[in-house]
Amino acid sequence: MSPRVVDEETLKAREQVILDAALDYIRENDIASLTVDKVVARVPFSKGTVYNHFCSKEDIVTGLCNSCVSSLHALFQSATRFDGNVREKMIAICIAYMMSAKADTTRFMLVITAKTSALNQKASEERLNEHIRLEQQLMHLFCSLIQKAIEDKDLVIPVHMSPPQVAFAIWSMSFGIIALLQDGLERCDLRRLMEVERELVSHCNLVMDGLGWLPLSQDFDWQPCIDASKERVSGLV
Amino acid sequence: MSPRVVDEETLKAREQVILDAALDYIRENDIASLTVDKVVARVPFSKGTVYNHFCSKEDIVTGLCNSCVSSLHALFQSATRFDGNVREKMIAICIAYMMSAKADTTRFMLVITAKTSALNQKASEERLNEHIRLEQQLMHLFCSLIQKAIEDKDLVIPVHMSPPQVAFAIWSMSFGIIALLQDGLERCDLRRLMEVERELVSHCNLVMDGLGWLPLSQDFDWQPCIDASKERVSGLV
DNA sequence: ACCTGAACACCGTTCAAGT
DNA sequence: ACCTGAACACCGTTCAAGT
Repeated sequence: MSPRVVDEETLKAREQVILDAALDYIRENDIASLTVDKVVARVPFSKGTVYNHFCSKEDIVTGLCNSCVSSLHALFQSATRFDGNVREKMIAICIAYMMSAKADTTRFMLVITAKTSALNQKASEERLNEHIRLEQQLMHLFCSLIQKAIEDKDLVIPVHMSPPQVAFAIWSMSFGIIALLQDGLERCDLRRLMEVERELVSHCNLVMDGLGWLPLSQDFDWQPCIDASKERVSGLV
Repeated sequence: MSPRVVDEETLKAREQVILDAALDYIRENDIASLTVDKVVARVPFSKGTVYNHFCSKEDIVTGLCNSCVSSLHALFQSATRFDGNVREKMIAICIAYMMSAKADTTRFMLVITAKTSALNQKASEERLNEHIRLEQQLMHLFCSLIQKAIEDKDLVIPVHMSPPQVAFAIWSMSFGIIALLQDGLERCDLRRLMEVERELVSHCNLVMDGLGWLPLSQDFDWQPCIDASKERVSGLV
């Protein structure tokens, strides 16, 4: 432990000020045109200090991504408290996912950005490890739900699949839908025909029906769960 | 039509030389460090000429993406000629997708890159329209297959879904798996547990089982189709 | 009509000087 | 011990001059 004049809390707070400034800029403009100078201009201290906290521009963006994944985890955790069967809880998570995406497109897209190699190559080791930790946390939440479904006798996973694989099936599918529908380009036929909300719920049901996860989509009225989740999340985000 | 001293073919060839140089650089290094100067250094003409062909660095990368999507379409088209039921043809496409990804990670990741807003914002209108056209072409190929499955009485799509939605379900799922497993970071638990090949086939089957697409995964031996497709594609890519 | 590359504006990163 | 911002190296893009 090295001696510090500036205490940990001030440091942590300043880091947040930098992240907030970067997020504000991206909201008002776009991520492509973000520069360190533009962050510095919105912050009450100098370039050198910003570089004391973040080793590169990409490190700042990765920091933002981590904050988004962390929020997502909190949101998903609260979704699992939906009072119903496990399949409903999973739907509740999907709804939370799409609601948060609708409420804040900027932060939603940031999570996708974290996956691009350009960022991975320039972010600090420390920040990348944090990203991995947060990713595992999210994965663990999914796996716990799947474990519970198995215990409740709602789900028998195929012999060739493990719980993480089932979790990954639902996660990657959601991620894919959002990645492909991320930009609101109206010129594109695909994006005119598809609607994130509808596709997300529908594909989530397809995968769970494919797994034979009870109750099957046609044997249950999911609308109350969907409506309640939308209601609940709209108060949170 | 404006009069030209340099004919169309020379122009087209030179465009390809620029794209090849950029791809070579990315292969040898990485996309994050690509600069126009580095492309110019690998090409027998000047910066100004490069800018005569591409309006920005991002335009060059989008050009590369388009070339990748175009190759993918050709590959998928050849996969649909697999001699079997439509569900097998769909599996054959998935196999072709994963094989091409394994054979050339660089080009595969480029397709994902095209979806990031940083590129969309700086590429030329012309190049983006081309991207949309190629995307539609790919979508159309999927939709034709689904139509054929319906005609063959193998598939009855749910009343709340359209053929493009079913096509999008399979496409976005594949895309999501590849996006999340794209970088070979061994540090990450998720990527240690998952294997693109296995997940892609397995999730593809989950979605199609969920749709009740005949024959269901447990009622048929898919291995011959998988093996034959791998064999066939390995000769192509 | 087309190509060239010097020139310009801007960006990420560093580090000597200051407090 | 920490902060500052001038300085540096580099990058994307343009455009006057040349052929």
